[in-house]
Amino acid sequence: MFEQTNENKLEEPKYEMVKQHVMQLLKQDIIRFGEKLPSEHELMSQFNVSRNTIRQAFSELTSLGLIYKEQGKGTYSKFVPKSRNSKKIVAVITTYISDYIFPDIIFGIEEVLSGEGYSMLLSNTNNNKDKETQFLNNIIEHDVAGLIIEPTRSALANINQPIFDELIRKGVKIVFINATYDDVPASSVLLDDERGGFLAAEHLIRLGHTRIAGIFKKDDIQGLKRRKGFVAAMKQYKLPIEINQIVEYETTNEHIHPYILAKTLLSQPDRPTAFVCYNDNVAAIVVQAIRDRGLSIPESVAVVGFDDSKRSIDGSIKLTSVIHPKIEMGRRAASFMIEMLDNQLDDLQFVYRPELIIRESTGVT
Amino acid sequence: MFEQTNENKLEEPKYEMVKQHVMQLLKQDIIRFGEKLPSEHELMSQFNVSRNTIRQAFSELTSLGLIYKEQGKGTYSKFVPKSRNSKKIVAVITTYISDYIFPDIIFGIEEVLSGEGYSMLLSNTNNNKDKETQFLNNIIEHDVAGLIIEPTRSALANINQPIFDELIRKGVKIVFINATYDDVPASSVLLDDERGGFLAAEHLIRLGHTRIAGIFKKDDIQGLKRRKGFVAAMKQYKLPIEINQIVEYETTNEHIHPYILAKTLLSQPDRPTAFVCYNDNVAAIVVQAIRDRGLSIPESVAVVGFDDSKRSIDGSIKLTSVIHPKIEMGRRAASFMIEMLDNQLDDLQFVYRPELIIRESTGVT
DNA sequence: ATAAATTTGTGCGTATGTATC
DNA sequence: GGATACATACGCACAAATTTA
Repeated sequence: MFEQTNENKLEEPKYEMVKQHVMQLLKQDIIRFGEKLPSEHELMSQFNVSRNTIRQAFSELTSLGLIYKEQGKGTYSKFVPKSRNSKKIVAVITTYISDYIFPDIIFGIEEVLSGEGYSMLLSNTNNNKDKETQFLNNIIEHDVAGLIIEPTRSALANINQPIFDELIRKGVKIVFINATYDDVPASSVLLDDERGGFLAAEHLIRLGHTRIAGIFKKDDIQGLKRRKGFVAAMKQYKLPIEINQIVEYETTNEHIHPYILAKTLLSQPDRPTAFVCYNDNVAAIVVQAIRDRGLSIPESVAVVGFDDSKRSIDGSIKLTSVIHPKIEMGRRAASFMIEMLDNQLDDLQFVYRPELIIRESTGVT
Repeated sequence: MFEQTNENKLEEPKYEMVKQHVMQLLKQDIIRFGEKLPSEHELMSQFNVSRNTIRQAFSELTSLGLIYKEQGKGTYSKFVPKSRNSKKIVAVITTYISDYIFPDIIFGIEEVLSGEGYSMLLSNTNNNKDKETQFLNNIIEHDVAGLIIEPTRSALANINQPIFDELIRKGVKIVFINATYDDVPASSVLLDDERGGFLAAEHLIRLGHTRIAGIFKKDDIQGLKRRKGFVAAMKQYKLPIEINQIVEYETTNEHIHPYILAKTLLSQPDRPTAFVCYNDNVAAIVVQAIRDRGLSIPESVAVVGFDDSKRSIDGSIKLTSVIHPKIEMGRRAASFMIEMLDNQLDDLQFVYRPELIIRESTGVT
């Protein structure tokens, strides 16, 4: 007799009930690894169902890998190696790996991750959005727990949004560093780039400079914000901003462009007496352009870099620069990741307040 | 009636026959992705078995992920994403990540790996064998395709041999860089450290030095070999080796030890007029010790480093150094890995022949 | 738009085979 | 050998979703 009408079981089939019951027993450690489950017969009478029903429940539990059966002996709880460990990978993608501030950032990340038993799946985009796409697609296959990512050319449209959506849907935690994609909800660890740009400009203004040029990167958010801070400082100190004092470049032809821009600015009749640069790389290029023009630093032209990278103290002249927290930012991004994974959080935010370090390139020797 | 006696079916149950039959249909593309399978009823009459038997076959095929069923519609062949991609990870472990020659090595590795669609699982040991153990254990869980590893403190006993055995048993390809563990059969990409040590010493001998000190690392094979090359040069040029001219340190207290060793050597009555150093880091420390002693470089004391790292040109004096192929070595190690994975090879070897680059620290300005 | 047919889903009962203790 | 437990197999009934007439 089929008693579907009898009780108010709107949804759950009987074998599902049995299955859930057994899963509870396993979950609550009432039946531990290797211990025997009740026999099919026992469960038949306990639940007052047919043997087939029990068998269907067991069958599904078997293919889930929770139990195994031995003919003639019984059915047993299976040893599952501690909470699938293969998820203990955090993917990390940055613009570069071996250059500039990135070894430090990665060092900070690795330190925290490996301390927590996680491994780091690392790649770099080299400012190429296709490489970003490729890596993001890769990690979808790889069952990672989290992703720490520095968006590539973040001021452009985020072509990878669908991939981020899928990652989020899969429960992969995401932490942005240096910049964010606005259309992706995630945690972030940022530097206050706007304030950095402001500090750089303000420093030069206070030194008495009035014709200050800015060279910024156009295709990422950091560039836009540093530019914005630069403009804010000019306004606050009531300095006019001639339109041609601010120039921008994109990452195609990265090494050529800022040099040409600097050269052009320097050949104007009212040439700038100071440069605020997007980063130390650009600053080094500007330094070269100034020297190639036969001008001295800092006497004729002052230069401020950004990021306080090794490059700012490597060259023949030590660069005044805005301090980027590098290792500390890496550590914090990784700590955020751990916290998100442990406590199922999704929206942690931190913004570092930058400071300026003053060196030879703005006149302090 | 149960007709087990009827035919000579010694092993295979009926549902298994049905299952195999359907798997054939799928394998031979007779039923393609998304196409409908025969209904349970059709198969019942075709195989002359009960519906439950068909259902059991289908049930197993479902949990294998080969088919899916839709109530009221039918059973369909499922699209399986081509050949599980999750193995496309190569683990990489080096002494450091963000320092010294390692960003370059890692850059070279990443370049090749990502070009081949592989991702890089990266960690560093920081000269700590326990960290090596931890990482190796980690990657066993992570189903990686290969491992590129710089052995840590390779002159000591390889406590991780059992883990390497397990990795090899699992088919994980291994490439050693910079040094090998003799008890682990694998490919390797090395530098001829012995020749490097020889070149360094020979250079100083040809400059006329006769009292040449060597400071080497004791706990890794590179150190032993560089020392050996140093000794070989002394012998070839028939210079006596006073026992106290060669000193060794271990990586505990890495930054303190070589300094003290150098100071001690410099306070001898017949102090050395030249140093061959294990690497550029040690060389930089020796430079400091010489200066702290009030001696000039290269006039009073000459110094040769090893690895041609950034440090050799960063400091106040540019170091003569033995060239390490860094990026190139990284690329080759990764290429070996790809080749091993593609062609199932296991024993590729390459040894770079080092050259010396001469700079200020041995008298050329 | 409805009814009928088809197909899978859930469930019961029964019988026999085979491995373990 | 006997009891127990899982494995295989058949038959039947009704439910639910989908397609078709």
